[in-house]
Amino acid sequence: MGVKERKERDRQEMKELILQSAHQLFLEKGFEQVSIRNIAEAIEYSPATIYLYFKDKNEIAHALHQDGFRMMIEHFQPLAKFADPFERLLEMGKAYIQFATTNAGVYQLLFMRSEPMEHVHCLDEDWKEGDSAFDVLFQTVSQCQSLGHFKGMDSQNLSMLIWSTIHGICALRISGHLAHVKVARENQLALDTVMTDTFKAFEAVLQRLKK
Amino acid sequence: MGVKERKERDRQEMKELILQSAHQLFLEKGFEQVSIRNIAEAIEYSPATIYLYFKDKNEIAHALHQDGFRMMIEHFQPLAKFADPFERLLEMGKAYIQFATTNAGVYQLLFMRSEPMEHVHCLDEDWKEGDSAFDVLFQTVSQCQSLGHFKGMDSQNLSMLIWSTIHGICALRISGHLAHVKVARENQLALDTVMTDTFKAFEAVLQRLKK
DNA sequence: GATTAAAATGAACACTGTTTAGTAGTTTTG
DNA sequence: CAAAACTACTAAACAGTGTTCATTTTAATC
Repeated sequence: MGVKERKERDRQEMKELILQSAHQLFLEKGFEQVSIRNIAEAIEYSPATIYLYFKDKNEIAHALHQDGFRMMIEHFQPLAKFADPFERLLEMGKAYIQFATTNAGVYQLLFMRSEPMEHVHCLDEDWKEGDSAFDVLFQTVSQCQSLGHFKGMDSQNLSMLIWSTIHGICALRISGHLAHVKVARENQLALDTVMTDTFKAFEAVLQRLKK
Repeated sequence: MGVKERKERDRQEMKELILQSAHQLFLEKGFEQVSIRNIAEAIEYSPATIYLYFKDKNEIAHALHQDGFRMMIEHFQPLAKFADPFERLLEMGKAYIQFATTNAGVYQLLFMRSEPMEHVHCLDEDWKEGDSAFDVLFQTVSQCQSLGHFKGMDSQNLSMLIWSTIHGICALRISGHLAHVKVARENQLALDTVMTDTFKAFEAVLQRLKK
């Protein structure tokens, strides 16, 4: 009586098929620019069929979140080789920016799409992987603190701030808003200097704050 | 024969009326959630009428950019009282975050809406005010450098980096993505400490980089 | 008042996300 | 095996979107 099992398997395969097509289309055109009908056409099914497997377009996005976070975590894997947490933190910044700019579609899906205000309940399920990704940063920051750095700061707040900072650089780049400011068009920041520049930028301010 | 003049005046008034209604609606519901029909209804005209005054929805957005930037510049006005450029820079950060969070609709319109890729030509016209706003930051940064700080850094790159950093904090807050990370929900960063915390955060990293 | 020009619109087009009613096909049951 | 039950699927529709266009209403000129 393996019928039920096979049906369940078929169902999962169909879900996977939809997600694969959606993923590819999102990469090509961006989330908002891809319609349910586009996805349906790609898999050669009726649009209504998709709603038998996903509640709405949002649920597709959330399903792909997991993929996106897995991609990021994987992209951060090589950083493990940096034994010094400080060096690792610096390299994480670079890696983050590199990932965001070369996978703009994924990055937008993860962090630049304004959620419909109603769906703030989807936290624990969809952001498991997200929390894992955040943990990679958090662990590194904590390790830095164990070595006596970032004294007197809350590790979690600090991690959030670092994330926000790097996100800002990525978000402005991806959304193309840097291109508007005349200055930005002429001064393209190079990836390999942006992190160090960022840190350097606050040098004088910091010295001031210490007093 | 002041007829032509009056007609031109009426035309400008109509444009203003549309922009006012659009502005208010955008504040209430956000750019994407407001339709041309909504705007038309608000001013009690047919939707088609709006297209006699604006080429498309994008043109309305761009017209409102100017307003938004003016609001920002005005919001930064009180900062002039800080004679010390460093102190001013710090206060600018706070003021920026405060503006973005209390005028989320405006801020989204200005910096968080991904432009249709075709319209990158609208640079010089619509971003005059934007460049002015950026200049406020740039001037302050330059003044800091005149006092001998931020040595050896390009003023423009530096200004862009500072902007990106603060934008990141605002963008994640507004888009609600901070709410996803478990940590963020429990640790709400207070506005009056976020700037100093940000600067402090890089302290240890900086000391490392100096060597 | 008739003519001409401008301003406003109703209705349509081609989309969008989503729902529903109904049709095939498969499985289970009598 | 035939009937009932269940499944997978879809055509069609709904309500909405940005946008266009032929047509009508309004205003200015002669």
